[in-house]
Amino acid sequence: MTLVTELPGRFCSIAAALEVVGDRWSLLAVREVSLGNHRFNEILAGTGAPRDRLTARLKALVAAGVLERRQYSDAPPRFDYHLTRSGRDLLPVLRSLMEWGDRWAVEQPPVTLVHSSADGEHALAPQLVCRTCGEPVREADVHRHVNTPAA
Amino acid sequence: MTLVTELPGRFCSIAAALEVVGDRWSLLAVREVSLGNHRFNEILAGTGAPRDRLTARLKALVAAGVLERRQYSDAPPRFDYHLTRSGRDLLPVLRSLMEWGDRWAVEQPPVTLVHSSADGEHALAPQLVCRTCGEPVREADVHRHVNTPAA
DNA sequence: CGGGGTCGGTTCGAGGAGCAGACTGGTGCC
DNA sequence: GGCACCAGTCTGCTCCTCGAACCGACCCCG
Repeated sequence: MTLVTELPGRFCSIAAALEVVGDRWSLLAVREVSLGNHRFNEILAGTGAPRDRLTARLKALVAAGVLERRQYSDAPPRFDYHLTRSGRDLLPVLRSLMEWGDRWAVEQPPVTLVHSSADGEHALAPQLVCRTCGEPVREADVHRHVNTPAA
Repeated sequence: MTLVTELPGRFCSIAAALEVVGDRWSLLAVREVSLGNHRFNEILAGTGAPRDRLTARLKALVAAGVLERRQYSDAPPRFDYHLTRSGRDLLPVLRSLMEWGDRWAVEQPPVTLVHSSADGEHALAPQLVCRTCGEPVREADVHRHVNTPAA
């Protein structure tokens, strides 16, 4: 894990997160794996990254514990990539990015998310609520509290 | 707006979003502005970016409609930066990144979010629900539907 | 008036990262 | 033997990024 205190700028877990997944290809690689494309060439085609860049990013993501590299063939030795718990926890990040991109970066959403609930299938209409009080979260009601460490 | 069809890899609004805010400093700049640091030197100090990089990113973010550059002084001419609607819509992305970073990229969360609701103040415990059916969203219940454009 | 500081950048040279594409080595298939 | 597949590695080039110096317009202070 990167020592966050060594990062430039504000001490902040957003910066720490971006240190892991903040480059051009990492999140796209995670997206591909989450879509079921586990093999190198599949991820390569899905992201469009240069081969050596993808190699480097996958290596870094494995080192960071976001992906897991599994051997799926003995001869020749072949490996594929799977999400770890940490990698699955990135899905909300991908979803919020997709939501923003749908609204602000493309003309028409290329993919819509469908929610299968007891009510049947319908478009996913994501809304953030607070588990503690049950109310929808409004930006204005959220405040930051800085934890000054004992050090 | 970038023509997403020109991007390498899968046609996807995550990639389109990353084209706008997917570089090393953009999201940190948006974070700083959202924290009330509107001036160049404040953003510079908060992010730790090199000056010329910050200049370039701010210019790109203004061009992309994420930030707005306002003149706050005539003589000498001075400008500061504010979030547009699009920029404010990035706050959920920042929040999800922070949440992930808190759990997976730092040892101890440097900042906690506090939710002020009718129940009083408590730690924000964000949970995604579907506005349509009212149920909490589980990963397994979300599916992708690809919109094949008429073209 | 001169000197120093603030602000929001721009310019510079060096170095590293990113790129496309060719290449590799191990294997299976015919 | 000949070819294709897979998962990378290597190569040579470009371009981006960096820290630091510089800039011009303005302010305040004496």
